[in-house]
Amino acid sequence: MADLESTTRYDPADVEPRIVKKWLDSGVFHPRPEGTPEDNYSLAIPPPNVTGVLHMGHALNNTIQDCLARFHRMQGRRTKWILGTDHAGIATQTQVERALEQDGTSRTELGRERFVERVWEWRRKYGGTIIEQLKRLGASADYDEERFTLDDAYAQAVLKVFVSLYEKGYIYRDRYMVNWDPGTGSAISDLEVEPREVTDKLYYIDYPLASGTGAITVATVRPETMLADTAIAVHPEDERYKRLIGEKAVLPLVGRKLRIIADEYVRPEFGTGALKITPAHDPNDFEIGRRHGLAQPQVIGEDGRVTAEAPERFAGLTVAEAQEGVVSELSAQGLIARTEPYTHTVPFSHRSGQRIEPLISLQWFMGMDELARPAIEAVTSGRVRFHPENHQRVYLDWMENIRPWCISRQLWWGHRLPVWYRGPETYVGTAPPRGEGWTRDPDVLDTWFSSALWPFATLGWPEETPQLQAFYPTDTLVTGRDIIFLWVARMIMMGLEFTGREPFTDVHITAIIQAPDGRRMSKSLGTGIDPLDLIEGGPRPPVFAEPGKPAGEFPAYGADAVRWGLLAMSSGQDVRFSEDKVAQGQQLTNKLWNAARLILLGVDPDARPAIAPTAIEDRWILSRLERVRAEVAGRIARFDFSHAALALYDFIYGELCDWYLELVKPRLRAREADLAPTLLHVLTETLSVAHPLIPFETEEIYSHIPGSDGLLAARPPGPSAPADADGEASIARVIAAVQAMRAWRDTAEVKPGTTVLARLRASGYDETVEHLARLARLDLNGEERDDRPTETGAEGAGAAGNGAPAGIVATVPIPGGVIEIMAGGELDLGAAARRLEQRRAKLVEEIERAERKLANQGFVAKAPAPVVAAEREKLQRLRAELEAL
RNA sequence: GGGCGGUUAGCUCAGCUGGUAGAGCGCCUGCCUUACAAGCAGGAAGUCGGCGGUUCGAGCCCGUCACCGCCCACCA
Repeated sequence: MADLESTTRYDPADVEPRIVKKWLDSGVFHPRPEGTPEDNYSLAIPPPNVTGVLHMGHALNNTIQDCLARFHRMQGRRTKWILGTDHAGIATQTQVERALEQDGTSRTELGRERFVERVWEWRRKYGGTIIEQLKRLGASADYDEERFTLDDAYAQAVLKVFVSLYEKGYIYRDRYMVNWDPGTGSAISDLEVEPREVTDKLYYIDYPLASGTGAITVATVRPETMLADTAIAVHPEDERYKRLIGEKAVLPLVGRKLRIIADEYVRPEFGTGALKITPAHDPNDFEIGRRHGLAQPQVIGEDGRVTAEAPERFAGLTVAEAQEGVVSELSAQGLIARTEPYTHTVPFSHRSGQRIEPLISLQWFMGMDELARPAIEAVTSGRVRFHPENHQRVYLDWMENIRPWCISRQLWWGHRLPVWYRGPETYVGTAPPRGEGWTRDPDVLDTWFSSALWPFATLGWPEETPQLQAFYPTDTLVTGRDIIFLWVARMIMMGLEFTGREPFTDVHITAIIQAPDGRRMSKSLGTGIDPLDLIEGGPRPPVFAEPGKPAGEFPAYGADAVRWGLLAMSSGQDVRFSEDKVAQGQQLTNKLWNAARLILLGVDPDARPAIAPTAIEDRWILSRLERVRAEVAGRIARFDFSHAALALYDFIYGELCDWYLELVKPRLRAREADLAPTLLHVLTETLSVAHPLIPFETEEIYSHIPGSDGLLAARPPGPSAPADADGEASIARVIAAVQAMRAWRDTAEVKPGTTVLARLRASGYDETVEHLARLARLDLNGEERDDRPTETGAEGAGAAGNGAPAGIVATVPIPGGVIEIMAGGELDLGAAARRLEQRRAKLVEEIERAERKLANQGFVAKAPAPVVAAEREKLQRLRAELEAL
């Protein structure tokens, strides 16, 4: 435990590692698999890539999940946060291949078996990094049951799902147009391509008509694909070409006769209105080709080179070389009518960054229509809710237009398809087929196929494990909007298909944290931060430097500060990273630390927390505590974490420290025994409210509370005090009065140390005069007080002011009346007078505004009565105050 | 080409069902007041992106335009 006496600053580096250990040793994060999913609370982490490292997105996402987990755990619910990592097929394989390259070897040199073994080694070496980082962040996940998407049990679940969907006919093998990524040498799904804007050259090429009566001109950005053309299409209503429909053109360089066909897809206004059709190398042409029963000659192979189906002189060339050759031959023959630059969006591989080569390939697909239907219903019925809810529409739009999913990947790292071939036979099963001569399909499944089973496969499905029974379905999913389709949608579909239940009820889509300059946070752009550098101190990238200053290093803010800062900044859907917020979080932790020191070093060690108010300020803080407790709980329930963080901050600073602790200081110094229980109760419950957001420090302080035992992380909220409107109003009054007096003192240039002779002429301060005098440094003693209730406090006080003795040099308005400042001491009367004049001018201005408003017939007639009444009352009050001055 | 979000103080962001604009940081002034100087007290600072409309009254509702960001999309 930290020594409170000497530690005047909260030191996360001392506290946090110790507290992590305490939590892990205690087993609080590892619930017994008992009870029902309805009573329990569970959530599944979006599994990070096994070899990944924590980035800012993870930090925010996991802080939010932890906040939820801790909140519900502290409500007494058995809470399980399912933890694990994803094998991340392409990402991991690429990483290991790069390392092999360094060693002067390669995947193909090693062969499949040895390569996969190397990846496992890699995983053993680096797979623990991100898990350790999560601990460092304070994530209260179930580390005792860490899962991996390639665990044996998990793999069995994947195979079972595959076989089941195959048997239902949803999974099938087909030759179909796919997104071929020449970079990874694999097909990838539609969701793994990203469109980029590219300026290509648009070639206008003449195809001579077979009749010899001229030519038809087509436009293309990829002339090399013409070698695989099988038709020319025009719009059926296009007057220019109508007469040519059914005729033939001659494919230059190849000599093949191409039918001129009519298809509504063609846009007459684009290019020449005539479109060359290459079914094997363009997704649209593929569809058109199918409609018209065209052949699909393939001139570009999976190796990115021209195939033998092209004229011999092109075979073996790369795509770029082929393009060059085709263009030069065409221009030699005078067949290129013209060219023009053309900017359009083109698919690139999200992984390798290479331009996608659309081609026809024999792959495994999954038909999604049947699975999508119930998944749509799950959301439209409200059984699964998105927060913020506008994401629901995006989800539904995608689901309603869902297309087949290409699930096979030409990789080695992943779940190998449970498919075997023998001649024309195909066998699909969770166990290998009997008999000789079977060869297994070399492909593996898209990583997202296994991720889709995450919420239930991690709990032991298909076995009816106690974990599954206790924690599935989960409650909340917290993730980014970039994987709503890739992951969220597929989990809902798979969950419904295989468990009959939605895998979660609430989906919280977190904000995306951008670099301070508005760009995406990314390591390669230099716009990313390692959250650990923020927690423990580390290099500050230049983008995060203050303008004109060297970047230097981040101070060691500590995990709590980083957590609080991330929560506080994550209000909108895109938020710029603000180091200030983290610094604010650090200030909060420091403030709370010192408040705890003040309290704990000031109370009797035998005292115990209890609701036992003896003074008005006790009633006030107890009432305010209940408010913040409800506020924070409500915000968390609505996934509004930034306001939860700010509400906590406002309470600790604006109420607990600035006022309550200042109000009770004299009693604390006097070691008033009656004070301690309430003080300890307030501190303990403040820790309790704060714990889901800033768990480390609150846990540490809790261990110093007299009589505390066990962990704060597992402690249900303590007793509540009833709301106390009178107490709140009374202290609110004295706060306003103190602030008014301080402001007056400052502008009247009263020296901070001096006590000012004054007279209180206001009602409502019976219980707080002492506070008022002390905090505003007033000497009210020896003066008779006029705190008789009057019709309206201000008017009464104003009237009293009229007959005031000559010694009054200023009148400071406060709620319920005024404070009269008496001559004497070291008052600078000139400054006081200036202050008075300022106030008077302000009052006149405000009175005019109110008068104007009330003179407006429209306002008086049409505005709601209470609004008008309030305005009248305000006018009266202002006039009275002016008069008093 | 569709759709979503944003534009509020120098910076990053709040502003609930429309009723005289808020926070943190920064800035200015004053304080080493025995919890905290990484602190405390006080203060200055905004034509709420532009234009039009509805309303007694608009940061908030409607229309329109302008930028910025994101998502979806098979137009050669």
